[in-house]
This record gives sequence, C-alpha cells and structure tokens, in this order.
Amino acid sequence: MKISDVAARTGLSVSTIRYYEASGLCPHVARGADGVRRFSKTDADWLELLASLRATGMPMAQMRAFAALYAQGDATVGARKAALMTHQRRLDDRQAELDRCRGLLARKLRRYDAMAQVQP
Amino acid sequence: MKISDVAARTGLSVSTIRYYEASGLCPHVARGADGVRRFSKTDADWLELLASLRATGMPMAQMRAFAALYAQGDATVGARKAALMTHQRRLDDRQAELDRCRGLLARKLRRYDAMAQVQP
DNA sequence: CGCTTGACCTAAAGCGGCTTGAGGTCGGTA
DNA sequence: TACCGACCTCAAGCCGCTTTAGGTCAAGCG
Repeated sequence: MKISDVAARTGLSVSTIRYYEASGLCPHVARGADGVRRFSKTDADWLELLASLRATGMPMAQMRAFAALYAQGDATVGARKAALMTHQRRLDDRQAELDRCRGLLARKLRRYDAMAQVQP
Repeated sequence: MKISDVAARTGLSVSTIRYYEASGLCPHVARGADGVRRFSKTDADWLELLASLRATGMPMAQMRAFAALYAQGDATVGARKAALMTHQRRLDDRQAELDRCRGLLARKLRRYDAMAQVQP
C-alpha cells in the first residue's frame, strides 16, 4: 500500500501521514529499495485509529504515548485500555459541548425568526 | 464587568478574550479612563456565543465575518441566520465523527478484554 | 529518444489559534 | 513604604498541520 492509498482510506492528507510518522506516531513503516513507504494493512488500520482519535481531540502527546505502548506489544494492553477509556471521557465532554451549542443555536435561530416576523 | 468576570463566565481565558478583541471578534468594548476594559452584559453574552461556536469548531475567519454582520445591526439577520445554520451542519459532522469514534473504541476495548481473558 | 507529467521523497518555512513571558501602571493593604 | 494582585501591551513561543522549494524516478507520448 502506498501513502496515497492510506490517505484515501484514512482521510488524512499525505503530508499529515508523513508528519505523523516523523513524530513517532506510526513507527517502523517499511520502505522499498527506492525509499518509498510501503504500508501494511496493520499500518493502515493503526493510522485509521489515530485519525479517529485525533479528529475527536486527543492531543498528539497522548497519541505518541499510546503508540509507544502499542509498539511494546501485548504486555501493555492494560495501559492502552486505560488510555482509550480516558478518551471515551473526552468524547463525553465533546458531546456535552455539542449539545450545549445546539441548544444555543436553536434559541438564537428562533429569536432571529421572531425578529424577521416583526419587521419583514 | 471586568475581563476576569467574563473569563469566569465564558470559560475563555483572559488572554483569549484579549486576543479575540484584538482579532476583531468583539469590537467596541468600552474602556474606563484607566484604560481597563469594561464589558457590558451584551459583550459577555456575545463572547459566550463565540466561545461555544469556537469550541465546536467554527474557524476564526467565520467568527470574524459573523461579528462584522452583528456589528452592522438588524439588517444582517438573514445572513447571520445562514451562518448559524451552516454551523449546525458542522455540528452534525462532528456528531458523526464522535459516533464513529465511539464505535471504534468500543470494538477496540472489547478486543482488549478478550486478549486479557486468553492470557491473564 | 527526449520531454513532460505525476507520484513519491526531504527539509524548512508558514499559518491558525492560542499561551506565555517580559515589562509597566495602578489601587489596596500589612 | 513596599509589596501584592489585577489590569495593560507587545512579542515570542507552541501545537498541529499545510505549503513551498527542490530533487528522484517511472510511465506515457510526440
């Protein structure tokens, strides 16, 4: 799999994928003799997870820590589980923000409609 | 109202509020003779809305545009309504991302649990 | 055959959205 | 009076990318 394929699949840009690798988020990506990156299915799956974590607000430092655990194999499953559960809580916070904002927008929009009726 | 009060109320940091003002997001904040900002209730409400929009991903450029409309008064209600409705769609996108991520995490966590059972 | 086009590569600079730091003014209090 | 804390400005720093500059190679075509 080439970098463009992974980009298409994960929704990350090609640049972002290179940046993530350079930042230690997806270490050990294989290279062909020509120096071109060759992603395994596992690499792609991993990046897909990263993309989802990042899109929902996990900081890079935590993703880096998570990647380091992942690289150390099965012994770290407990720690990884904890990291994901921490992120679940972040999701709940985001959800709350989203809901608050939805409410605010709904109220604002109703007020705008009321204004439009009074002076059309 | 002083800047620290607005910070407490909106959840924005004092620095961020100053930065927003400097960026044209909340123009015309009054100043005392001592040069200290004096926020009206309207200012605070406005910043609260901005905080919510920002926290849910509206780019500053769009907030700036929205602020400019707001500053021009009631004639721009239609445009402002459109802007908020655009943001509502962004909320839906975020919601979808959140849900996707939740699903992914749930699957991952189940897999981790399975692994822990096999080799405790 | 040579030439362009396009996908890949690196390294470095730029950008959006804050945060932090240096340096200064004021009012209150021990 | 000397210090503390809240305010101020301006500039630099930081995070998470994106863009730009400059280069290699393979495929396609006039």
